[in-house]
Amino acid sequence: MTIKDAMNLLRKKGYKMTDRREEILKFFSDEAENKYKTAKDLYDHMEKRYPGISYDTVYRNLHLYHELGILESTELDGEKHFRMTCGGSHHHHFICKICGTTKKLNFCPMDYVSKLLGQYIIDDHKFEVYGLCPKCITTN
Amino acid sequence: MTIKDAMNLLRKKGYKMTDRREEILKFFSDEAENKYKTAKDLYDHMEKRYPGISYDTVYRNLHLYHELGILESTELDGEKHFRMTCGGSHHHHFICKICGTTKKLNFCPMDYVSKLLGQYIIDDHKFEVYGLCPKCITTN
DNA sequence: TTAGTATATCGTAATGATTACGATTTGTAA
DNA sequence: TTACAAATCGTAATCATTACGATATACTAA
Repeated sequence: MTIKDAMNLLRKKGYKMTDRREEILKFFSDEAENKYKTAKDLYDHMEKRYPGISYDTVYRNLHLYHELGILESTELDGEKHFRMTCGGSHHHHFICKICGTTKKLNFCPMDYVSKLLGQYIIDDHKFEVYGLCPKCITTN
Repeated sequence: MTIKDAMNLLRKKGYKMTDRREEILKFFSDEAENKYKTAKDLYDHMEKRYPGISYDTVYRNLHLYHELGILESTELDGEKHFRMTCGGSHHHHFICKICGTTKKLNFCPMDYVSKLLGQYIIDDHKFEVYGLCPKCITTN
């Protein structure tokens, strides 16, 4: 998902384009590219450019972007983390515990597991690998 | 993990056996067998038998049991859930979104994925399937 | 270009899960 | 039975998140 795609989607759905909304998109596509970041991370970034910004604004837009599929999220250590949705075919991620960097894993365990759950209704699944990325290995 | 195993482990490690600690083990091996339950679920259960029990007691023992490997935990909808550790070889779970019931999945995606992460340090992974168990399908 | 209006934001309070801690009670070893 | 470390209680504090009335702003239509 690119900034342009996201902005077009927002306009198409009738949402207003504000400078805050644009800056949030910039944060996730530039500074936090391919990284999972928390609401706090985003707040700290926004606060530099828009002193006095409200947490309400941060959370409201995170939720909106998540609903619209602009952001994807996961829960790490009891805190929600967000990143730009990465398109393409269904896949999962390795996530660095230190910096949140992700690496695409083109593999889905459901290809092997669905058939083991005949009498169950499957709604969803989660597969994530955690550890250190090459960059954080060398600097820690 | 059985109640007896857990009590022996506690004694071996020098922890005291209290009636609260025993009741917590009973909760997870009887009422909540093979189910993921929250701190609140446990608190409500304990409150019936020990009116005025403190959340401190509930959380302190959940953490202790988790550290000792008596309980395993996962985060669902922003809330920690616990269940008796189920032994045997490494595996993952289907988890019912309504009642927390789990079903063992004798499959681990890491058998397929480790080799894709040569230059990464892998510390941990999570694979869970969510949906409805047969019982909740019929009653909902 | 401007006025009108729905939407977005701010400032701040409330909520819910979890953690923390001093005072009191209790399990266990001697 | 006593001594004391550990466990519990009662309650306050913390942290992430949600909520909401008042104000400001983006967008539409004239």
